[in-house]
Amino acid sequence: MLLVATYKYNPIFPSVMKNQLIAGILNNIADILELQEIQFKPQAYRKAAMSIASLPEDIEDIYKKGELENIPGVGKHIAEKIIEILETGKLKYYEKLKKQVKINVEELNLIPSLGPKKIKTLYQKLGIKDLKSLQDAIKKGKIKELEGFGEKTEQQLAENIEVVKNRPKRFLYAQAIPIVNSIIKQMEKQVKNIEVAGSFRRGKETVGDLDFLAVSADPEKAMKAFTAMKDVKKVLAKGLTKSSIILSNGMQVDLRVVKEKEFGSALMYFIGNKQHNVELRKLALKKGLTLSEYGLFKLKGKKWVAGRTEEEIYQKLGLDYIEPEIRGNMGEIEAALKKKLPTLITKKDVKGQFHNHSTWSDGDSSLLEMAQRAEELKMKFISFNDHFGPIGITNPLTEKRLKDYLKEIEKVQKKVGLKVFSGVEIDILKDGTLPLPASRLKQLDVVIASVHISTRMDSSVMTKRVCSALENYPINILGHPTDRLLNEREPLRLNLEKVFQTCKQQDVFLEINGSPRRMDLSGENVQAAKKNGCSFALSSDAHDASQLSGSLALQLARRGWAEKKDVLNCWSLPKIEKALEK
DNA sequence: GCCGTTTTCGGCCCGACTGTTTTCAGTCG
Repeated sequence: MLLVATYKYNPIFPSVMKNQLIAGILNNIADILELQEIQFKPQAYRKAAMSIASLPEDIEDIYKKGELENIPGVGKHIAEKIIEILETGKLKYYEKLKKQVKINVEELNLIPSLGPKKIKTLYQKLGIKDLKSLQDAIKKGKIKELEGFGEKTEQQLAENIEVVKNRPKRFLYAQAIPIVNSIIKQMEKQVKNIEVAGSFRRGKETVGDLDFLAVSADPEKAMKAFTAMKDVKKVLAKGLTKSSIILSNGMQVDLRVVKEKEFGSALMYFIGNKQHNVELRKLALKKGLTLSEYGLFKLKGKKWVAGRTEEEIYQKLGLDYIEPEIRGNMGEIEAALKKKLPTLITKKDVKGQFHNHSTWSDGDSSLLEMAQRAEELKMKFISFNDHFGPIGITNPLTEKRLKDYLKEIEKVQKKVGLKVFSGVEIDILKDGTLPLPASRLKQLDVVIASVHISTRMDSSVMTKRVCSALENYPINILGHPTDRLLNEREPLRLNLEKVFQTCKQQDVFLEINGSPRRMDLSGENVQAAKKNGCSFALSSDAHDASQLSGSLALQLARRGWAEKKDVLNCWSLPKIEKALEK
């Protein structure tokens, strides 16, 4: 699990969600305080940073509401610092700390095997303060002469600098799927049981590394097989219970081998997230128990209490079972204590997918091919929403072609056994109008409205644009609400809270776009929208029949605590049809 | 610096792997 991310300020979108920027500064402060060997404060800063990084809401809006101290881990002093950053763009305390240490901790901390203690020694003995001076010292062979350092440490540092330089961004969830499958296939005959854990198991939109857990009577054999898999570029660590490798694509993969009796507690530990685990361990202590990856034990005498399965551990802690997708210290532990956890939707609840493109606009499969594939996948409905609007490259429908398109959909309906909804994905223009009048839109089953052009407006203008469209047209679904592309494009500058409220008022479903590049809304956004009383429509945004089964919308809905009642795709067909009437 | 079924002070999660040591410190997850 990658637990501490370093965030870079993106100058192209200076007003977009300052959350990552602030989380980054707080993490850097924690790094410096650790270097100064100050106790406990670093943990406090890190906890606040983690909460802020995963906030669904723009921290600026929280500040405006005067609710900064409601964020877990943020108290009076950190709140004051956040306010200073928001109001002045700087933080005097942080600037002062940076001057004190004179070391580029941010840069050096990215290097694996280099922590605060070593950074400090390197600075004191050799005056190393950044990556460049570290590389110079390695070239001159000075590191290995230091006390507590040696030949291997020096060599390791040289290699790890290269690892950092070549490390790719976080991988898309969809990119990780084939890797996970390949590793399980290669390893399943070597061990008794293997499962994937980590952020992948939690269904996160992107994954930094992969974590696997296995049971084996012969750990040595298991680890040997693991480190000898195809595509292994570097072995970072190899022990009898824990090994780490880097694959040729730069992805780190960890494997932990445990005993059967420990499988549940280890799985829990390895699925995380970290903050969830920390809270569980604290809860255990309050109950006179201690929790680790080896099991749940009595504090006194260390008598074993539970550990075979996750379920029994949650039970002994007085909690309902918590699904991996919602383990993020986002209120799930409190809900589990009160028996108020949501019943998350499952694959069988999802009766079809909205938002599909065909050769009528920029898709690669015909309407019939798409519908037949949907039928093969046992869907009860499919919704066609080819582009309508001014983006030429999408081969958009025109008013004239729209008539023929609708006729063609009627023909397809007669050839297949599932319900076929007709509709468009229509552009929300710069001024908040749509390029078709309301009267025309009412003749369609499903109207999805999305922002595709003029995407760099200020938050207030963009919010007004989107809300104006929602208020003045018969829109069923707001398409990919933030318009982000993972690792590629920042979300729109948008007051999401206001958009959620408007959707609620206007009976507009928020799209959970399951396209692997979009995954929009995020799980955190879904949870926030649900708190505003919103409902959701799951979509594949498929441009090819083969993409129909690849929608990742379900896992986002689960991450966002969505239940059947919140998700249009889970309702009965008559109820869906009624809900789409405008 | 935060937080409260140990409540406004005094705690703050737990264990494996590596390298440099000869019993442990540092790092990581």
